[in-house]
Amino acid sequence: LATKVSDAVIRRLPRYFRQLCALDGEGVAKISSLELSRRMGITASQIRQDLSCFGGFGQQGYGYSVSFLRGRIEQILGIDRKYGVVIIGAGNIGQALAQYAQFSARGYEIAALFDVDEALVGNTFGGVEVLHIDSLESFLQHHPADIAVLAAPEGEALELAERLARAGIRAIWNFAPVDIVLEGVAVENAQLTDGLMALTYRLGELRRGGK
Amino acid sequence: LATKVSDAVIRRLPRYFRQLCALDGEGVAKISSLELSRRMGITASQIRQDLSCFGGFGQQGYGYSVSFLRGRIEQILGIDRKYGVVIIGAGNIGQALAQYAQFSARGYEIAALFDVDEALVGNTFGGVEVLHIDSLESFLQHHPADIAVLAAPEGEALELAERLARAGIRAIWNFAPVDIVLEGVAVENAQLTDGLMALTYRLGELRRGGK
DNA sequence: TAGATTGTTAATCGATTAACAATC
DNA sequence: TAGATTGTTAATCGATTAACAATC
Repeated sequence: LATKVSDAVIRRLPRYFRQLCALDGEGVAKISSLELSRRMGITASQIRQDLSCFGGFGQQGYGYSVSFLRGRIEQILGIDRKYGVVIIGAGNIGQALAQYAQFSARGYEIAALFDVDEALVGNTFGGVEVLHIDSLESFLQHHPADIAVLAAPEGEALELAERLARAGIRAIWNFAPVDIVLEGVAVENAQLTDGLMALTYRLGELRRGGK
Repeated sequence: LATKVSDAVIRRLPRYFRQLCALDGEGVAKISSLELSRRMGITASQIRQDLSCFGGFGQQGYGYSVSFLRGRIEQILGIDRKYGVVIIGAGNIGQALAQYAQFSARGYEIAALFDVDEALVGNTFGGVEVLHIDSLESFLQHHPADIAVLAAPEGEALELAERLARAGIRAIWNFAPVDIVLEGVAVENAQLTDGLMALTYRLGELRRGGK
């Protein structure tokens, strides 16, 4: 229970959460690991093994209560709370994320966008104002944020990440095509181009008839 | 060499590629697996093991030629070619991707955006026109595309994915929060919310002091 | 040649799957 | 109670790391 949970497990948690939300929406009250395994294309063993990292959420002979399990996974993921978010870089990606309804709906409250470009400063995207990057530190002092979205160009990303860490940010969602490693900071890479490259690789594999 | 390459390896290839591009830009001509391992935080053993899936690209006693290896990984990933891309869903994400310079720069040619919303049809984002989703099949017949970006809302995503597969698309880059599995189609999930949830989990872990 | 570093084989480690006793 | 299904322990499988002979 107290032992370190592997990354592989953590990455399946959001998928479990999505499935349980869908089931909840369908009015399904209980589900067995076997049924869930069929829906998700994961073995029932793995589901039970994964969940047992966090405790016993089921009932032998019955299965899992959908709404109860959904609630527990919500807690485990930490998405039952609200998070203050700042977005660094008000280009295409920054703007799109600021306007992405899914986030504000889910308790991510975007406090501000930041950019170096004076032409962008003062503009508003999805109701969020663009501030100058120079005001980052003073802003964070007055409005502490939990998460920083790093949507700056490659060249500036590393330095900005270090600035964010110094300003007290402990979670960075990184969209820049640069690997960021910072002591005591959780970094989640959302490198779009990397995913796209993996896709073209597998497309090539399909075309060559491998697999 | 001919054996199936594991997903773990494929996901590291874009990182190798990025590093080698950076080294190339710095004017570095050769690198050993040991030096590269230090830069990337990966063991030298793993680098050699990974690369040997595709052939012997190095020279014993010398190391790897940066530009040669960069070129080979480019080929392996299949990013030395051009790809025709259609974007399904012209909301925030679809618009942002259409305008994302990184893609057009890298040989991804976005042919069109598609949406159901009549108000969006006819608009242009990053020089790409929004067409009505009804014209998807006829458009693809006249302008065959390699990759479809699925940036549609949750409810419609699955059906649209099936439509794309029927229209001959063999690679889907999925931004919708739905797991898509289609026979003979490479699907790369770019589910933003999943990544964000993994981040909040690890932030919580940090705060609880679990490292 | 001697030194360095690869490509590859073997050893270790961790994650997934299978099996089953516990129990609702 | 009998049937079902969990939580967990053991077995298998795959991926990472270590070691080293091959060789530039």
